[in-house]
Amino acid sequence: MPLTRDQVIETAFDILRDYGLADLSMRRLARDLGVQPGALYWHVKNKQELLGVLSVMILVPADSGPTRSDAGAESGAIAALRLQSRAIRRALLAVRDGAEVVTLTHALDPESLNVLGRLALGFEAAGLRGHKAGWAAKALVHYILGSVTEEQTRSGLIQAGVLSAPAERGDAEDAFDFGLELLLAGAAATPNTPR
Amino acid sequence: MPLTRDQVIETAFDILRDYGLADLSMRRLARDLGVQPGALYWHVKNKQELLGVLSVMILVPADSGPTRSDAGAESGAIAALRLQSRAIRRALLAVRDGAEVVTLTHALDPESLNVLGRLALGFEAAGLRGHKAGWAAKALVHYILGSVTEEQTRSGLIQAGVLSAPAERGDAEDAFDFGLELLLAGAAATPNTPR
DNA sequence: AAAATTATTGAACACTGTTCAAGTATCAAA
DNA sequence: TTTGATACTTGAACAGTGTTCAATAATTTT
Repeated sequence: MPLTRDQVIETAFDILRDYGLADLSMRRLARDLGVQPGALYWHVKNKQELLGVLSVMILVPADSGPTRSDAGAESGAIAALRLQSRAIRRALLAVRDGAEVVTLTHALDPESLNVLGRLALGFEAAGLRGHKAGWAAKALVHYILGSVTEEQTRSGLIQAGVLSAPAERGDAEDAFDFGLELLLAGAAATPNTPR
Repeated sequence: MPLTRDQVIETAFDILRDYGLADLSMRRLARDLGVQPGALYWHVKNKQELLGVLSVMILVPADSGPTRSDAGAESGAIAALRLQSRAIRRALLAVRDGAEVVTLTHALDPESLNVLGRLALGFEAAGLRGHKAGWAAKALVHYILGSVTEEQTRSGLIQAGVLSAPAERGDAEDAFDFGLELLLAGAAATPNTPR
């Protein structure tokens, strides 16, 4: 039976999860599928599109976030943002180079990951009006992606033997949570001047 | 006269500033210097080292930051951090793909850019003790680099014709400043519990 | 002038993403 | 069942990438 788009995507995801972005070349992908590289381009526009699909898959575990109906007390909104952010971090960490892949996709097409839009809703629920909710969401996304990218790059370098001293366990999480609190505290403290 | 390390670096910087990271290949660099690619490797260990040097150069205009002697009132410390952050953004924006290059270098060797260390001093001056100053500095760096990378990627895509709608002028700066205030307000609001 | 050091060449290695004419299967209508 | 169209795959090439290294040239030191 012929190759399937789903097979291409599934196999690409497996390579990424287990071996990382550096190993996810179109040739390696074709080899794993027992096929010539050119065949992939019938099922997928190009590598960027493939990475876009993988980005969505990576974020699926964090993809049951707050909707507009969750607009309750502001403190609840902040708490929801905190949980959402941690869920996103966990989802990124579950796939090797997950943060880098999502960052790549986000850079070329920020709209395609609806995580951002949802975070903006969260900040609106927290009382930020106008552009401010969107700006806050962007800030949070930059922080999360930067943070987790560094975390994953670090462990990648350690495993590759170029770096030692794997930092204390849980330290990365503490650092992440602290930065997250900074942002959320800032949002909570921002005066809700309308418009 | 023979090629000089400084010539290599200078020419690399020119290509980066004027044409961007995609055009800064070792072959293009060699061509511009009227030399074979292999010759570069006598003056420079590899491309990564070159990018490291360029990163430092990019950040030079923002490199006269606060020293420990600036520890005054906390509000002054926050103000200094605000100025520093804006100076870093300006320095990054002055070179095409500046943020991306610095991010690359920062990922593989965070210590090599002393911008980070200085920001941590700033947060200490603002009253954050223990790990917290360092964590706050890391959060700020991730925010700045993510923000400016997006800004530069966006204008790169627009110039390449793949994207239109150049966003309103000054909008990017407003967004940046807002996220910055979020972080700084969070730091100012964080209780200075010792240790 | 001879020896030693410094610097460059030219060619190759092992890759990368992407395109495309040509060929082979697979399925639908006659 | 044969013809015709559509769906897919191959094989080869294009145009690059960073990096290495023996041989060679240029320069400086003895």
